[in-house]
Amino acid sequence: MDTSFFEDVYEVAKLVPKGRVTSYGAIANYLGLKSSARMVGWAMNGAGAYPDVPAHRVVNRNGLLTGKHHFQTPTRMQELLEADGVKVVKDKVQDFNKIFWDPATELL
DNA sequence: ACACTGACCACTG
DNA sequence: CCAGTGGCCAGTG
Repeated sequence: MDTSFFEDVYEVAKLVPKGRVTSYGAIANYLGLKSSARMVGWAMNGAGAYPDVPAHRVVNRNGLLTGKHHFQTPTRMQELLEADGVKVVKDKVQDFNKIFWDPATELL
């Protein structure tokens, strides 16, 4: 599928280092689709078909696991994050400000 | 072809 | 501080 926009999102998601997380808006901003954060999230909806795409490392700008409900199981996302060394409490990433990984900033 | 929806974000009141 | 609204792109009925 020539889903250029989708693949860009997947590539950025794959570039997220272990133990780090990014936000939909950050990816959208990096791709120049600043206001299309919704599309990023929606694009991740198809990420399930891509095992290399760590959708669990992508959360909303609040560090909240908004997309956890789209995983195989609602707890899958948190488990994956904790497996990466990311603390998650109440569906929210702890120290989000510290482990936040912005492609537009880190991935110059 | 039209309208609605979606794992969001930022602004305004 | 909380609530409401607009905007963005793509897919589906």
